Amino acid sequence: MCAKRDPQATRTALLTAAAGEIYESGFQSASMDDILRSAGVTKGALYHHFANKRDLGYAVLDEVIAQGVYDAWVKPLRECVDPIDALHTILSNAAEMGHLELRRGCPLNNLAQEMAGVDEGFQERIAAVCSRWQAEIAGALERGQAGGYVRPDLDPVSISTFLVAAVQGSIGLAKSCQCPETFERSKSEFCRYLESLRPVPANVSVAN
Amino acid sequence: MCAKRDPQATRTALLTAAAGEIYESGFQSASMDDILRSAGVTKGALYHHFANKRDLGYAVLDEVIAQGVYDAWVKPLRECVDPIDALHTILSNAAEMGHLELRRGCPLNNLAQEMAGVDEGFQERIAAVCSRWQAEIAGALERGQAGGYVRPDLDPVSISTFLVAAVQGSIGLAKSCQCPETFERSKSEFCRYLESLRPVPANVSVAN
DNA sequence: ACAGGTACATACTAGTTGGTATGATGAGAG
DNA sequence: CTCTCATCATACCAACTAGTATGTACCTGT
Repeated sequence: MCAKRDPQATRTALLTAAAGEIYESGFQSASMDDILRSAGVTKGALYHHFANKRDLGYAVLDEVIAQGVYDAWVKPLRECVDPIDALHTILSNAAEMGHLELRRGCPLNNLAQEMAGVDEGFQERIAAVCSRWQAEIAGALERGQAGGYVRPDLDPVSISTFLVAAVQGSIGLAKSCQCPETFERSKSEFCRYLESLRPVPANVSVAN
Repeated sequence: MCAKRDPQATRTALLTAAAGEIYESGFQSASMDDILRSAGVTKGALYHHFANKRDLGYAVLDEVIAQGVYDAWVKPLRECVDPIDALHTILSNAAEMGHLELRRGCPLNNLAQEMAGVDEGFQERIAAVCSRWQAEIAGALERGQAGGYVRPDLDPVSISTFLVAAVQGSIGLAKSCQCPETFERSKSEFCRYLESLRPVPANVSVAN
């Protein structure tokens, strides 16, 4: 699978195998032996690179999952002009999860719901990823307000928090029900909510 | 803890102990021995009442968790007049989760995210609870539309799906961040969204 | 009183868990 | 060429896992 003496490749193989096993079974139920088998390395190699299971989990969260969140949810927002358009696009991309992803849900949310209340190290890392995610959305919304793409009377921070919650919830509910229609229904109302964040035309007055 | 020969009390003790352990550690990581110790019964008693760990988990879901969802989220909707008012109230009640609940999140969502993709029996039961929950909200919204409390041009089913997702997501995000402020922010925007479901006054025209 | 089934209690097991102790092998420095 | 350290490989272990085998006490119908 990898060259005989390539510590970085070994580490990467371990990380991806661990990420896969954790995604499949959860952290606590992920078996070190299964990870070893899946990565094709031995126990000595694993415990040379990681002190224990917890550290391996931290590394998966920091280096694999956080990166995935960043690529899928944060990066598209950084250079967008209209944040609401960007959010629509991001949401549609998320909707193209295959059945596998529908079954297993969001790697971050899985780990968060399992470990946030159990282990402080996980909790801090998860909170860091979530708060960065929220902050990026809030920033994009602020820029959108400045550019006239977002209603200026709304609080970007509250919106960003609700958006992250709604996204996690929508994916989680689709996983709970194991049906794509649930996600589609949630998404359609989600989109309607997103549209409500746009500024209203000048000739129309609106309450609240 | 309970009378010597009271099978129903023994079963209940097992169920509540199991629910507690599952809530604390997750299903797969919950130890049968810990449940036994917590319930104050022996292994023989447990395996007399439940065939195996999975069956015990099913019973916890069916009899403890589903009941909790029903009491907290479904029942208040059944006899309400204005469903949006009712949803506001329900949400505020949920906000009064103590720190313990904030740390451990929603029992249903915890189990759902852990087990829905792993075990079909859990998945079916979880889906049943969720779909009933959604159906009750959708029903309340329809009655609200008939009574003029809810905008008639919206789809109650999509709204109910999104609402369940947003609730689960909000609680889950608060658990991820372990801070009440996150839930409050999410809730404030949630409430704003709820208000947008009310019919608009007749003298104002609105796009979309 | 007695039979029989319900409702447990105790002791045990086979398998798995994360983790370790020790040894081997390779690559780079001097 | 050799010394040394990073990088592994193998064998092992104590603790824990869900589950079982077996025995017993109690309650109920007859």
